[in-house]
Amino acid sequence: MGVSGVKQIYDLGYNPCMQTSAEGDAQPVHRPTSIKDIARIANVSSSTVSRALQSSPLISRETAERIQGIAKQCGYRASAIARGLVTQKTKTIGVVVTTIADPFVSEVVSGIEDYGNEHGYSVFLANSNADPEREAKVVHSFSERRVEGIVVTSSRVGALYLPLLSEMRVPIVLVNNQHPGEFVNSVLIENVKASAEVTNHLIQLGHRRIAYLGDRFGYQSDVERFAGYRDALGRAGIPFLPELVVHGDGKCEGGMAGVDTLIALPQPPTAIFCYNDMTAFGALRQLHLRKIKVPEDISVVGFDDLFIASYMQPPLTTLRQPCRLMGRLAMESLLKLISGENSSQVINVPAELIVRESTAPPRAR
Amino acid sequence: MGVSGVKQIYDLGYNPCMQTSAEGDAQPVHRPTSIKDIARIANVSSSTVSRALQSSPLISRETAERIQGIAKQCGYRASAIARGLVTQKTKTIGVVVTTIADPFVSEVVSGIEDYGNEHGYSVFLANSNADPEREAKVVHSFSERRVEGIVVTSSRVGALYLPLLSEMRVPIVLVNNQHPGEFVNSVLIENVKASAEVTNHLIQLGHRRIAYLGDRFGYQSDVERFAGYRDALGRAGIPFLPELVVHGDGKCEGGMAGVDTLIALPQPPTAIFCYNDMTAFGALRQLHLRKIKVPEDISVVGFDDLFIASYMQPPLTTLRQPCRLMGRLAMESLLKLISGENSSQVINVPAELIVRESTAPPRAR
DNA sequence: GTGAGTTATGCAAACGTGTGAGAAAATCTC
DNA sequence: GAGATTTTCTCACACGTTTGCATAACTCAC
Repeated sequence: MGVSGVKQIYDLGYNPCMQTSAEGDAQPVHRPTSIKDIARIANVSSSTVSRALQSSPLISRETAERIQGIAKQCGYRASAIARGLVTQKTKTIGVVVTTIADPFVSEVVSGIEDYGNEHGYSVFLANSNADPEREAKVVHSFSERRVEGIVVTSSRVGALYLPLLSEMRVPIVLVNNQHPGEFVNSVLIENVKASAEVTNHLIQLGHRRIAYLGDRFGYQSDVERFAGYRDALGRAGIPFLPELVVHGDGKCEGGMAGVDTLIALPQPPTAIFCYNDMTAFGALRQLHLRKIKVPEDISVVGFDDLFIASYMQPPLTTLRQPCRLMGRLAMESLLKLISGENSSQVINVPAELIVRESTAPPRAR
Repeated sequence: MGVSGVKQIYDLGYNPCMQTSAEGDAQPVHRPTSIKDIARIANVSSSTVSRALQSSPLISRETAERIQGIAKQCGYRASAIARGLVTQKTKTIGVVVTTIADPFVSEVVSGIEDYGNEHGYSVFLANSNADPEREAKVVHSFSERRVEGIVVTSSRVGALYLPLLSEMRVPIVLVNNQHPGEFVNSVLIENVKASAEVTNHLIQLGHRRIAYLGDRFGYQSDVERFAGYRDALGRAGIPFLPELVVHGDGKCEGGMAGVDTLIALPQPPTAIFCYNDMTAFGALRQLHLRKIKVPEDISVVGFDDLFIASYMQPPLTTLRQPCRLMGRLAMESLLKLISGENSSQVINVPAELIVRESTAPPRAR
């Protein structure tokens, strides 16, 4: 066969069906079958139908089954809208992310959606594109839709959520919040511990001139990762050299630029600890362009363990964030809050050091 | 400063406020302020409030402004639920994806959400994990939530949507549908043309033994990309050799395995056209492990142009799919269908050949 | 001052579901 | 067979909006 074979063409468009309504006039809107329709068919009241579909013990088994049969035959779908209005429970939550196109974020969201789905919750997704104004707008929209809770990942405007609490009275869980200040309901990676661990890894390999290639200045996880780096240096008795700290942008481009700054130093570092994998990818690329060999000439480590890290050349030594798990934990915490458990908590998730081939002892002088 | 500094602790938990209701009994549920509340405060009827908030011309400017002021002061948020019930418009759409953790998918979703957001639509996101049963369940849930439309990306169960149309009467747009058969409302990458183009690129470089490392057998885009490859070979008068075609899984692992099969051939290929970038990443890795140099010994091309493709070693020659744009186009098409334009259409999006450093003329024999 | 026309507001009925209270029917108890 | 109890179903209201229609207030011409 091939592409030139005969193709089936299905029309999945919405052809508004022009039904003639009871009043005899053309009725362009299509109403899905409601609980009243089946009530009429089954010759019972609508409340009986409602209860039958919930298999309420108040209804005899046979009528319940009869009604369920009719409902199925009519392709009846209960309106979650109407139900939400009366029960005041929408079974929806909102997820606001900087951008879903970020691999770290999409993994987290995947975990959130999975766990939510298992518990009957649907998720609204919205990108803020790191724009505080849009973030506010998005949360406003969630609020109107009466979501029962909100998860925010990597927000840079965490403080925004303070006034929102009193307005909305909706539980909020933050994942890797980037705003200084610690919120009670959040899932956080153990940045300090993890970056101390990876710095120690480099120290044990024999490195003394270890650079830190950070994110934009002031973001919380950057601050924490830097703190861990500096702690580890201090503990090992290695002097901290400010010139070995440069700031990128959390993306490949920042990694490339940062590397150029570092290798231009009179005494370049023998190892670079990058804020995240993306930065490390940029660093690896730039080092290759400058004909500097990794790990022979210089060691590089990242942070995140994006799936692609093990396919880089060389495969990247990095700290694994269990993104998916973090998403699940956030959702689990949120559902607890929704169900009324006043279990305000900060969940600290450990990162795991994954040693691959981008780190090695420094070249002997 | 540092991590040991004093931290502010904000409590974002939901502390159900125990208001004493009018009946004098404890009322654990918190009701957000409704239109009636402001009606009472403003000393007007609720319909006036409703109209004032929509800035209807039926209301005098001064009362409208007065009411709007009160509403803002009360932190009033109109219930989209109640509005949806009466207007029969929810301003929501559903997006079902195999998994949001796939970089291609998340880019598409990003485009969908952007365009939707610009037009006041919120998006429900659901992973199907390529499980037809779950996909059906998810669509059922969307149906109950009365979404106005659905976008499905990379579905492998496209045929499932046929019966759904008649049940739900909701417009559906498919992006890169993987099921054979062409749907009227879909956004498709021009697979045949693009893969012929990249095959020609390899042929022009002088390659004659060009391998195709595909996805699982039978997926639509695999079929089409293979067709383009074969067409190009035929047009150039190069005999098609079945042994140069192997199937992977669309992921890195499949690329690694596929490469091993190909290089074990008595006459290995001098170039490999991979079904997608992920497959190509796996291929690059495996070739490196086998000490085969790219592009000197063998050329490799991918398909997708994931952001990371340009950071691979060597940077990958590939076909760029404008994922984000495709998402926007899908959403645009969907909104047209929702608004009643019976513009059933197939949108074909061209892929762009991006030549980087993983392709070169074959080594002279 | 009366009627017509305009403007601003209120009334009430929907939308589709859930649910407490009550009514009818069936069953049991003595 | 009358009352008590249990089972099964219906009535009616609520949820928070929107919106057609009625109505009240005001303006204006005569």
